[in-house]
Amino acid sequence: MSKEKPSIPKGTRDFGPAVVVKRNYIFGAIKSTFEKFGYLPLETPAMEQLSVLTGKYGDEGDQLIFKILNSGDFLAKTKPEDIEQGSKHLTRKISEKALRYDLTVPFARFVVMNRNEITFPFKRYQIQPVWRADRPQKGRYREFYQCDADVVGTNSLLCEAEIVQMINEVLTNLGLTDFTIKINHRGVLAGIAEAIGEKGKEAEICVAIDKLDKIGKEGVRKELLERGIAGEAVEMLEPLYNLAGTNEDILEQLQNIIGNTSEGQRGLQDLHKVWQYLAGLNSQALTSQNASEAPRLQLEVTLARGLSYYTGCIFEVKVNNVNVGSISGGGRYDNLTGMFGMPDVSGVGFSFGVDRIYDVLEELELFPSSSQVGTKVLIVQFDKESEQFALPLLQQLRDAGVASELYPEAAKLKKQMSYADQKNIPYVLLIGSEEITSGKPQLRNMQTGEQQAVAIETVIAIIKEQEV
RNA sequence: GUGGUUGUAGCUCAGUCGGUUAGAGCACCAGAUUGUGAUUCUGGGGGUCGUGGGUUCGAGCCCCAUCUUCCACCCCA
Repeated sequence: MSKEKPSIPKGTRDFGPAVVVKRNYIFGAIKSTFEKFGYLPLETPAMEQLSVLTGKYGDEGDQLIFKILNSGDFLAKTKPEDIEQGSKHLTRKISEKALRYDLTVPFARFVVMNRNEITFPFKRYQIQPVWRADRPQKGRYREFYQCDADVVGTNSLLCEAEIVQMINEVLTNLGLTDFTIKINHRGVLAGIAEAIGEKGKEAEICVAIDKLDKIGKEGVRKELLERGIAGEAVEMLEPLYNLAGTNEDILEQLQNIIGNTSEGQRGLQDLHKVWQYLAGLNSQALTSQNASEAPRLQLEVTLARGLSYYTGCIFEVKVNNVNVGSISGGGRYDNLTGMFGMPDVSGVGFSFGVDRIYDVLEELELFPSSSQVGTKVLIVQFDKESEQFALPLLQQLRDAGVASELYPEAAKLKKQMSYADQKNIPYVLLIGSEEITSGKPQLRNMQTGEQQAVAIETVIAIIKEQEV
């Protein structure tokens, strides 16, 4: 036996029973909405071929992929020269598999591999852990769950509208009342870049203006210049920071700025279409539901999500007045399956971050008590005879659907009662010699301390009544 | 990957200038109470001070390395 202290890898967590119960509550809310919108579950392996994952998330993303060392003699395929060529080259020689980095790429891989069996449009949801070799900090872990819903095989912007609807429904069902669904479009960003004469530099521009609410106008200006954007171009961006009014107003103002660029035009048309669909759906996201009386859906020109594969609409969800990062995000990607040799399949999807939603619900105290599950009755035994007497009662309780347990040994009463107390079991059933004689066990309410001798049928009735 | 931060009992944390035997609260165990938890009282167990080196007559405290925690970048759920 080793006497070293056990530990778990950095950025990973154990989930105790109370936490798992609450997490399952969130998963349940998400699943039921996904299924209501016609999405069906999919699961893929924790590990993928490394070649499936590399190159999909940009250079920085590649660095964050957890690689799996080849089993057996992982040096078998290497030569001394391979080491000299550096770690990037060597990685391919000693690692062929890796842990999945997100759920979207494995989904694309699945679609390509099963293209002949799938009927399009194909809608799936997937709730599984993903792994990133990131440096952990608040709300960021190396192993965390994503809850993705994607649809591939259609360009219809109805999908985008339904994503807004699903986000609104899930978060509302979880009890959140004040959150903002930010939407933007890659075309709008490209159009902006073109309109200010820096066509093709939208990546640099995006990274900078995405930080507007974090580092302010001056910070963005500085960063843009550092990233090689011309001075007059930076000035031409100024009006964008001050876009005001309703979403419709902003769309109109944008039309004036970028309407004559082809990409900008595409973006604006898409956004208009999304709004039309939502209006048709009577979407609550368009009406004033938040404390600020602003609609939940907000066109946010400065929203620029990093992932390199988004091409159309992009989303991000922020809970107002709670200090966590975004709890959901997504967008349209036109050519994800193209990387696997299957061109012209457009997809759109988004993801909930369960760990962050958990933190939000915890902070706002929104977990309902009904999300607490557990034993309702503990039968306390005194000796072999009372254990024997308890067995059929235990089964009767369970047959009636009452979560119940019999303390498995005739420990001291104090010990058995403490057990019930600490497991928050609301009722205890005591079975001693008197109760065996009368046939009526003592039912003790652990909250009030009241106790009465009743028949087992009455016990069941009392507990059932409490559940309502 | 860059810069900083943290680690002392199961948990939350004290610990003076480097000086004798490292403390508290909570938790745990036992008793007060032989058929009753949570409350009260009494007693008890529990520590290689993250780990490995170094400086020193002497290190929980100073130095180096490493792991861990949290934070800011980069990026992201």
